[in-house]
Amino acid sequence: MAYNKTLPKRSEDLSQWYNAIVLQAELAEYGPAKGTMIIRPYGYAIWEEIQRQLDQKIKADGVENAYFPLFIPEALFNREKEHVEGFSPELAIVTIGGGEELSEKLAIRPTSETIICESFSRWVQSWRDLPIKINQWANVVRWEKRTYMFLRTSEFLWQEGHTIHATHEEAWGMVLKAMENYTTLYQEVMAMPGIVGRKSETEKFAGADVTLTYESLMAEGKALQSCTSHDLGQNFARAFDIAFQDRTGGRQYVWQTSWGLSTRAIGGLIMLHGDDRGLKLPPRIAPIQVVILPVRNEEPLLEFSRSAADQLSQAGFRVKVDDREDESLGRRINKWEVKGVPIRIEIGQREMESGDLKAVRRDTGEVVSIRLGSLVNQIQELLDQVQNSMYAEAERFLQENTREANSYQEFKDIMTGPRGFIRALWCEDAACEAKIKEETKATTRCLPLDAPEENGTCIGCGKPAKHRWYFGQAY
RNA sequence: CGGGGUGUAGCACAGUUGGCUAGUGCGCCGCGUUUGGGACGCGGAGGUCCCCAGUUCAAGUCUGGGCACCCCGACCA
Repeated sequence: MAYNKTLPKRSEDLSQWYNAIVLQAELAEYGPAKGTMIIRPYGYAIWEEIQRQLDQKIKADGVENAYFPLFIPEALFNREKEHVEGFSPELAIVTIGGGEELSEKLAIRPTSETIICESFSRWVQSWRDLPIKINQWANVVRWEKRTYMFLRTSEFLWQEGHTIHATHEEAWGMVLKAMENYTTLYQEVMAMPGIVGRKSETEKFAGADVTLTYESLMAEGKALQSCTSHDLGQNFARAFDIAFQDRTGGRQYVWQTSWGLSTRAIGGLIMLHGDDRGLKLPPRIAPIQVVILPVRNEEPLLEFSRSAADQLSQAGFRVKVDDREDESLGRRINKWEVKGVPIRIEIGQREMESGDLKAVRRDTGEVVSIRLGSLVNQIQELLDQVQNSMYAEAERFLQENTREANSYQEFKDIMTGPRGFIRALWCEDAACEAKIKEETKATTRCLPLDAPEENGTCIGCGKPAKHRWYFGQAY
């Protein structure tokens, strides 16, 4: 177990801190090929927790899990025009198999719309077959120029939902429901507040009519697109001929959605929480929620510690007793602080005799006295407090770093200063958006769904503008 | 794809005008003493010096070529 004594200060250099913490907390390490990462057990446990909780919500909506192939025949991939144009720059293609040049090249999926559509077109005949709601947990590959652990790797893990419906109204309901599930996961489990809204024409998914996004704000004021949910309209349905006969015997194309959340979520989680000492994991996502440290490696302390741990794990908590005898208490405390375990309990002679345990919150450092007799209840309460206060803290940060700009100068000043989210009127013209990006690095992040209509002028070009969009510098 | 940087033990690195058996710290293994905020002593294991070619009596060190990864920008979940 190698722990460096020094960690770059998060308060001074977030990016260096981020890289170091991913390695030191044993979340992941660099893979041998460019842009790849090895997700280590502690990091993968976070992903499994995301999977477990999100999978439940997805299934509760009547979506079924399935698995589609990694390889997509190039011709199939090329069917939907906008989709191809959007993805071809980052496509990896297999040209040789078994030592021979392939007559039909194989795209490695950057997302699975095309190959799933191919199945959908065969699965649907009648209105009775609809809706079809499929989800898959899979890896995808996007050949990124610039990569970053968890936040942008050439191969990443995700969940992608794909559904087809008889009406647009029903499909739109699915788009909203998927985003609602993500929002719940981010806010209630991962303690990551964010803004839900729709993407601009240039920022939306290649092949979608409408893209909804969950945008969260990282500590240095950059925005992270944390997941998306797309209304695909009938674009793929037409390209792949996914049609059905309705009740009156007419032939209609289906209405389609897709939505995904990736291991990028873990990157956001790391970025958003944490301090100079290391990671801070919200209790509901933490692989280990409580770590118990016997002060000395001797009986009856160990026995006592294990029985406290048993009580907690029987009550459903994720607990670990760290009784490594070759590591001093100080070293073990430090190790678990780096790994971001929400609560640690130190048990020594004093605690054993008095029955008063000492619990320390990772988020605030606050020491809380816990009576052995009410261990389970008090730990539950404490974990809830940590969860809530981590969310509140992040929410406060988001609010404090969301500013309104009413002139272009004001907008530029914010971008050269603290950054963060900027709310500003925008004309929704792509050329204007490009100009703003060029001049300030800020792109449109989203337009909240409930944004009221206003009568004003665009921040960038002065033309009439109806809505106040969120802007920010993207990751 | 542009700019910069780095490849030497698991990790971080040092290695002089080319020179003898390639080093230091951390980590790792063994034994002992330790353990209330990053313990210590003694003993030990561990090397394709990124790869290929060249110069030389001699290359970790010099030359040429290649590869890989990291960081900073443009593109992206």
